[in-house]
Amino acid sequence: MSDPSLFSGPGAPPAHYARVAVERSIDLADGLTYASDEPLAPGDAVQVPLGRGNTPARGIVVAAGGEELLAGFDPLRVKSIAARLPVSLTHELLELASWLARYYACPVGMVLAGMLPASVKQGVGKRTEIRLDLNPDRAPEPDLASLTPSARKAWQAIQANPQPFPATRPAMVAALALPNAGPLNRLLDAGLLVEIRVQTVRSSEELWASDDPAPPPSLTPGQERAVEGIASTLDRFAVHLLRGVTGSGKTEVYLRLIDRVLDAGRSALVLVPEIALTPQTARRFLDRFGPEQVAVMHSALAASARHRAWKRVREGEARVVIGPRSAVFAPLWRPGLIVVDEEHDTSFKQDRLPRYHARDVAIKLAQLAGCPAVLGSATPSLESWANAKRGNSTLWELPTRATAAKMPAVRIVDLTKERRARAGEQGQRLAFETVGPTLAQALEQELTTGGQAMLLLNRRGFASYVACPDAACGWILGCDACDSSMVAHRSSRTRPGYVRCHHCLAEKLIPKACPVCNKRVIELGAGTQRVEREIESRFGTTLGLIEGETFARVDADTMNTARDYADTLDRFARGDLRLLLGTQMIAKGLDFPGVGLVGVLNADTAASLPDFRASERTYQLVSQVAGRAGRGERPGLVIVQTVNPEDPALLDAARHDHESFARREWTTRRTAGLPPARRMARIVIRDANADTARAHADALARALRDLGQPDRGPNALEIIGPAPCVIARVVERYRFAVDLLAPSARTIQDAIADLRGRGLLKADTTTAIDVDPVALL
DNA sequence: AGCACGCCGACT
DNA sequence: GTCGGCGTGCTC
Repeated sequence: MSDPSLFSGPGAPPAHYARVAVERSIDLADGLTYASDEPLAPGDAVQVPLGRGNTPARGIVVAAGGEELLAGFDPLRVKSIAARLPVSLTHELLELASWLARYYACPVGMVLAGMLPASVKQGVGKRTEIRLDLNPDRAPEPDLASLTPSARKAWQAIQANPQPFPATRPAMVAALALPNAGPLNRLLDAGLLVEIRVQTVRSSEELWASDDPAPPPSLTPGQERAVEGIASTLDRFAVHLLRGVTGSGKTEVYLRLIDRVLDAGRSALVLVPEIALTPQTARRFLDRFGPEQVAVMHSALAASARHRAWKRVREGEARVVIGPRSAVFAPLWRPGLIVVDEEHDTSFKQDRLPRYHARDVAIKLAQLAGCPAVLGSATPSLESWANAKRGNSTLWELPTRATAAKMPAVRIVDLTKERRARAGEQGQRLAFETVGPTLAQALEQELTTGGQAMLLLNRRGFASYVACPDAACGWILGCDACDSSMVAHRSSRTRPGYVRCHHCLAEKLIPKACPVCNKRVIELGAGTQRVEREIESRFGTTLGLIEGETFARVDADTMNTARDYADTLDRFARGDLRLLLGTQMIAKGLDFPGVGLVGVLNADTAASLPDFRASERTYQLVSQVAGRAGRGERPGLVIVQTVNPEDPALLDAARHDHESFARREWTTRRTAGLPPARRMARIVIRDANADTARAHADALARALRDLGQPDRGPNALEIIGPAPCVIARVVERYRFAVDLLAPSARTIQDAIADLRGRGLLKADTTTAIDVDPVALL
């Protein structure tokens, strides 16, 4: 037992070394080795000199120790750590990071960089608060006579009410009803009080529970079974799939489980889709567990509030964390339960580096922490459904709504038939209408009897295309920088429109005439903006629908901030708004008892995408939006307009039959060898030059195929492509994709690791590696 | 990812 | 003759 400090006098070699994962795209799993004069621990955030210019770079210590860390490295090249930052990651997060780096083929430093919110790293809102406290060393019999009269009065007030200590000057002035801080300063001078400095994070945003929270409802038999079943695994890793129809009370199951986790002295994490984290959602957790125990990690939170929430979690003060995708990296103190609500939601997949899926990361985290993960959804992803069937997780069912409400009736309406019937009636070509007669009639019925309605259209803008009316010409207005058509928008009612590319956000004015044959252009396809205008002109007077007053359009163009969105939902909840027209933004998780009618204007937009999950998207979208109807006492009606009324995915959604949908879709995927029957990774090569992109993609595919040669057995790796991406050019870059498919994730991991290890593959600006991709565009 | 070092065109 | 284009390769 020798004390290392005895040997480390001036000039002695430093006793401590650390491996640091630097916030750069350096593809070294073990980090860079630095010397340190103080001992460090894995997880500590540090600042280190990097490169020839010794530019300061942030990093996280991944290993700490003595000289053994120098093995095989020139000691003269080792630099010293510049500073230690007042932040550290938990050991679970460190392990999680190294798993993420391997699984998603991303440098560890970048993974770790993404785990700490920027506000935490920069210390936004951090301040040293000066508080006053009773001086513990004060004289037992203070000389009160030497004090000014006001200070003496203040001291007497303190004796009578010593409760507020320690507190800031303004807080004490208020608590003791003093005119100002002068008397306190006198007491300080007299040695009766002392100043103490406390590090705090200031934040103006506070969360409040309801004034009068509803008592916890009693559980249905289904909820009871799920709670007891899942609770029996609270002491170990297990995955549970909670499949419950919309309104079946999945949240109550989470709340009951969290109660038990807190009782056991552990923490709980609840992940929700990006858009679902409305104040209403957060409030249920705040009401049940109290604002001091809950941390909301909202992406719209101000930087200081984010920092504060992170700190409260890190210090074990907040034991219930609720947030979107990125909250999976919250520094939980002793995780005891991880919940992923609406687990099928695609916003859990991050589309930039690291390209992780929060649901899958959550399961890995549960495994590392030795606690259960609960995946909840009315329409589970085929991946999660297949895992339950394989026995990797336990399925719990909530087949009925928790309240007396019945599931809504769903009517599928054939758009082609409706148009033909109306054309026959009027004997001529009709004006473009997106609300068909069946839906129009239902809307009138609903609104005149005091109900509310929601209309869903999965397209923003005014018109989907600007085109030449002559089919023989076939000109469509496209983006100059991308291989995609531009979407027409209207800036105001009177001004002419402009078009925007939804990929690169370029804009231009709509030309009057076709540049090829000079005919006057037409605008095809409807977006929410056009429907808004149609509703005003058709129902403005008859049903009193006026945009902004009695109905609102909810899409990415009108909802600029989270505040806009929350305000609009509040107005709808109060009944000021009678109708919401919107994109997917209104399809998810909203609970408004007054909504009797939901209309899907065009169920085919998702189905027409060139993606093997198109059918699953259609099923989920229609089921989810249908779940918004009839949550109160009145029965709900859902009208789905489509040109494919026989589509089995729609029929399953209409019957609320997930099992039927999943079985059929599984057969299709298995036959085609697609996920989840096999695992997949996609590598996309981008380059300004199409030939260069193609050549790089070819070389990559060849290297991958060479790997695949030795194993032609059941674990064989199949390489597909390269093929141009569906949108072959985005922002002036040509894109080619190489797909990897294999029966096990391991086979794909090994192939990627092999190429990465030989320097043939790395994630950078020209190469995107997407493991378990969810969108193939 | 940054950032420095490298080898080829239009300027004082 | 030099300033500077961004191609390539390294970072303890």
